[in-house]
Amino acid sequence: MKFRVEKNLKSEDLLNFIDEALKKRAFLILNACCRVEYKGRAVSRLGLGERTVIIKSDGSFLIHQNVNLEPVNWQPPKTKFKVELDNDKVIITGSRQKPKEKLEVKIYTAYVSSYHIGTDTKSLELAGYEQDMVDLVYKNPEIIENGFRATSTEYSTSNGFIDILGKDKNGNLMILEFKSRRAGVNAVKQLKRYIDNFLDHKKQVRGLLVAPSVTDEALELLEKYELEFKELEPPRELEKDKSLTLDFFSRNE
Amino acid sequence: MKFRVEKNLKSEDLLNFIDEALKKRAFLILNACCRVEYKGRAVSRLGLGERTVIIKSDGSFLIHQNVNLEPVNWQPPKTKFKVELDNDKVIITGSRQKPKEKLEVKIYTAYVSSYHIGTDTKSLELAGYEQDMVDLVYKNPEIIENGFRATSTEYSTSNGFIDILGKDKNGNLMILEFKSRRAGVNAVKQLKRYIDNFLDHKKQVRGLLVAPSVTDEALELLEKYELEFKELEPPRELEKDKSLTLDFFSRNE
DNA sequence: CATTAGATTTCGGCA
DNA sequence: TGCCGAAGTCTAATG
Repeated sequence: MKFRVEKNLKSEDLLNFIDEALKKRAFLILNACCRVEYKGRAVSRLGLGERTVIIKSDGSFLIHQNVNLEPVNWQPPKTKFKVELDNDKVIITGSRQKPKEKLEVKIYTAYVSSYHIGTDTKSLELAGYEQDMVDLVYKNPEIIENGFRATSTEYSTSNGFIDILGKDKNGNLMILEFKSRRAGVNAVKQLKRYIDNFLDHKKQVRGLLVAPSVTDEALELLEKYELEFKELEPPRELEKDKSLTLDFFSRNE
Repeated sequence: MKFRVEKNLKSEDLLNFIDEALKKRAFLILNACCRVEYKGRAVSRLGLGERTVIIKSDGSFLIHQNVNLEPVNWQPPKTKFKVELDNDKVIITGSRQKPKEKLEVKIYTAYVSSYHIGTDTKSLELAGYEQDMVDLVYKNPEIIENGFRATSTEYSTSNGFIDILGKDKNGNLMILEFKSRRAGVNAVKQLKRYIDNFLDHKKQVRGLLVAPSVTDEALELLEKYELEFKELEPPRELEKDKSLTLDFFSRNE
């Protein structure tokens, strides 16, 4: 993860810092004394106080006070930002069309300014469990194919973590990407990015998408990239969930 | 504002850092590679990835990915925390009773760790709510139509509370239902339920949906039920602007 | 303390 | 793109 952290930036430096973060589409966090104004779906004003300002890489804009789960002011993804200096104070303006709205933060003092660029390819699994499939295959590699051996899990690359890295019976490197539900083109693209990390590998590298099913588009892309698909249902977790839940509840009593 | 920032803390130091922040009831922010598990109202799992973990002074617990306004996992205020070392990895567990739930973050690498203790006494001033519309009409009934008089607000029925009950210039009972945004079919259905409470009324009962706009489906339903629509924008002024008294109090920040 | 309605709801799915 | 419905909704107000 790349990051930069600065303390007590002066206005001009803060302006440049924020500009840099926005340009890099980083995840920006400011601890600052500020005023906030919002106009759009409603109108609101927040007087001087110390808050945490966050701008995400997708243009989400959040201002958090010290209390409450919800941000006191915010703007959804795809917000467009403008940063400027006004009377030696940095003003961040987030604008959106449809609905037309604007969120303005006037920064009086910035205590901690930081941004980072992180990789996070995993999405939340509420029902199906990718991890269970990975565990299952890691413990029972023969499920994939005869002679397959899993060598490592969560292998780190610049494009994220490879679920399982292994070798087939001929010693060829195998990269396995798991999906607990019907896999789409995104899953194939992800797998392709992992493969690209091993382009200079001596031996052949096989990419394998493991999922209960794939969309037609994904299948086409797999063929184009010369990647493979292995059908595998996620293990039925009902029993396990029940025991885990019971365990959790009984533990705290 | 008091704060402390550390980069690339080792597990043991991270553990102490978090402990310190919790003890001081500070606002804690971690940029870390982690796994997340939640059990309670639902069950969820989030594989390895780089995220931003936040613990507020009131015990709010948020885990943000690089995208989306909403946290991917969270726990409301008053969450109780436990921090421990497991296999050289820091695990933060946030627990709550009622509902019984638990959020667990396993930290593999902490890039930036920071906490701060800030002062923020101001609360949000907000305008543009449904209530503002109701207040406006109650004080200025002529907005609705010539001769309209508002007789009561929050009139209780078996189907809920009627926003405004009044009479038109001919003495017909009028039921007003307010929406601060574009009204849909649900708003019309609700108005219809209120009307049904007065089916045995001697005089004619007029149902009026008051909103900035309506969907086409809602308009159709209004016609079907023989109800009316009155276009009205919610007032977009803060109390501060309207009231001299409030202005006086808020002047000394 | 339980219930309820409103929200700058957000978010995903589907037409 | 727009509308509908769900959400671990959250939050403030009210009985």
